[in-house]
Amino acid sequence: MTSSNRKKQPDFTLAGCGYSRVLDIISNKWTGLVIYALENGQIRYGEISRKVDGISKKMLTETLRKLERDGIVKRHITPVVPPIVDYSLTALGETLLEPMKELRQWGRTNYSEVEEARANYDRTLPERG
Amino acid sequence: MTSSNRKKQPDFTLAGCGYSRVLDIISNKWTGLVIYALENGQIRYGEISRKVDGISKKMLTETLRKLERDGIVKRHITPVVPPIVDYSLTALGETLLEPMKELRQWGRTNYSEVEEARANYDRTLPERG
DNA sequence: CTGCATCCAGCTAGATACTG
DNA sequence: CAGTATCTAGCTGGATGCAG
Repeated sequence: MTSSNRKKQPDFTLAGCGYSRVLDIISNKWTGLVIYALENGQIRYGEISRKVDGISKKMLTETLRKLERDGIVKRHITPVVPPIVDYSLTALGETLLEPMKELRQWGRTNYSEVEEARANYDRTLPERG
Repeated sequence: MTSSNRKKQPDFTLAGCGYSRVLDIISNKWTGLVIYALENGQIRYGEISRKVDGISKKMLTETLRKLERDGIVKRHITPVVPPIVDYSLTALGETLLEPMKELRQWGRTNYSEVEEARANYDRTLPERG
């Protein structure tokens, strides 16, 4: 029971909603960031680790494994000592990158507005009730 | 300390990545589904509850509050007894809906391929190490 | 360098019961 | 109808140490 334990299916697979499927793939804390780290092509484990600042080895490995299992990421090992391991997006992964880029762009464009909304909401909170 | 408790910032706000901002908004279990429930315009609390099957009242309310605070969702109360409360997307929410729709579409289009990849990965797992 | 195992604090969300 | 409150099991991810 090490890495072979099969993650239980999350139960938010609402009928017919592709979004839940996508969430199942990209919603955890680091996955999106890791995918972005791969957007410019093949990159080494250590490089990703540096690019996705703050991620632990545990989470990086887990995230990469999951994405590999999902067919989003390819893993290539050069069997030297010490080993060289490169990761890159698969063709499927590339297609996923597109809508994710738009989401990122939305964040860049609209985050200040969200922040304003939050500040405003917090200011006027007492009026609710 | 009811709804006024300020959620602590998640620490995955990696510099300059709009995606982390978006995740901060939509990555939790139900948020995306709730937003989709609003995609056809004004809808009542109970309607959302039925549309997003499986969501508890607690999570629905929390999700709605958060989205309201983020400026994504508008809340409209008709003060009758029993009360009528409608929710709808704000203009900002509508702009967010677009990239989310593409993500959903990606899921619809590619989920079978992901499933295949998973099955295949699980079959060939022993070869790793 | 790349990656796995273990331990654990904290958050998430489900169940349940109560209110205006 | 539309919430609010509480209690808690279980998952998530961080820290640390070991290994090929």
